[in-house]
Amino acid sequence: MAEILAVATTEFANKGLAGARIDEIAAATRTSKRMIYYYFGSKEGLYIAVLEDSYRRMRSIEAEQHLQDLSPEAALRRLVEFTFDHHANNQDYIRLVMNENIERGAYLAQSKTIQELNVPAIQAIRHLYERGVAQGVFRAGLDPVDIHASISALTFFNVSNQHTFGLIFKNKPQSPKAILARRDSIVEMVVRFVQK
Amino acid sequence: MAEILAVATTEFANKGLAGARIDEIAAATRTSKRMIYYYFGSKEGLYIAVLEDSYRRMRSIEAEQHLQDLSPEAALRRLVEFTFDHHANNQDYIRLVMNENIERGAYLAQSKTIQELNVPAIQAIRHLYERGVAQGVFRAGLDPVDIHASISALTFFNVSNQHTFGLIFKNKPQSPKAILARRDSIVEMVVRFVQK
DNA sequence: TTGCAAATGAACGAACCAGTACATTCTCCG
DNA sequence: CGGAGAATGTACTGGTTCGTTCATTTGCAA
Repeated sequence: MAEILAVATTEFANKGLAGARIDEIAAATRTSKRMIYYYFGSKEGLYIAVLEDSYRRMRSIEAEQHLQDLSPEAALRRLVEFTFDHHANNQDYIRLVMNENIERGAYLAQSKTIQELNVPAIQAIRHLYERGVAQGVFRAGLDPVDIHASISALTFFNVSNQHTFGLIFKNKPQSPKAILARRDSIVEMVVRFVQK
Repeated sequence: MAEILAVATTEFANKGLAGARIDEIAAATRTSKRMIYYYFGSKEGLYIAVLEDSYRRMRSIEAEQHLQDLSPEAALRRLVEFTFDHHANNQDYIRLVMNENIERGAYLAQSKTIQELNVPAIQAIRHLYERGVAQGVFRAGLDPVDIHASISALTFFNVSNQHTFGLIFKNKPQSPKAILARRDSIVEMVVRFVQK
């Protein structure tokens, strides 16, 4: 069953919900199509299971940061860097989210568990931000959700739109150096936004 | 033919390449499926035509700004505001680009004309930025392409990920006030990034 | 061992869907 | 008018794909 989920994750991430093929998923597994329906009921059932599993895995990793020990600015830098790397290293997840937005969030809406997922992320930012304001290094009046949106936007887009955006550079695949430069730039942008 | 393109744009934007149905497009037109194949040859041919048409329309609108008359900072603000609004008002285009990234840019790569599209956008930023540096209001050493990436990321994500990101707020659809606040925040972020 | 539910295999069905065959009509120029 | 090419309507096909049917096996508890 874990094998089915793993294979299905790749398939859905690569082709989307409509493009994915149950037969292909079955073929790449040591089980059969019959089993997929036995466990997941339908293509959509499998898709939702994949979504939930993916979100869960992402959350469990995110939770393990220790930002309290750092100064507000250092903590913010680390948070952005971590988010950037996390997105870059989990492109299947990014593609699933893209696909779910193509579907207008119809399947995510059916999953209660997933919806609470962003809460801890917001809390982490709120803490860090309020510490910064208290220490006088961050300006007051900002909204943690808004900051979270900007961080997500900058790091998510970097992966999600790499193919259309990359065409500006005559098909050169992203060099490691370019990726690091982009990362630094994003960190700088977020830090400058909250600084006094 | 223009009618086919219009209908196909909506269909591809809504369902993606794999999810779109030629029969549905034909049904929503005053012509027939036969005609679609007569003019566009295949489903993919129609898809590429839709992509090119969409990109062309976006470019023609973008070109009509007069940023030279403004101070560098005012010009930058206007550019970001315009991009934000432009994305918010052309959600079909956003969805087509999302879909094309799901397809890893395979179809965009086939279209030479589209690939030069981002050049003018970069040029506009470069001009404005260099003016700002010359006047001493912007810091030196930044990359116009990088700035463009950040502006695109922030404004694109705001539309593209509205469904998954919106779930944080218990299904409240984006209020006009919230949209404006987000817009202001993005402008501020970009301006602060380039300022000394 | 017996019995029952969970698990599995092989093949099939029925709908769906991109693309086509064939015939017909329109348009417009000479 | 005549004719050639463009445009169009109708009905069909062949392959694909989700999901099911029916029969069988495995695991495990009493």
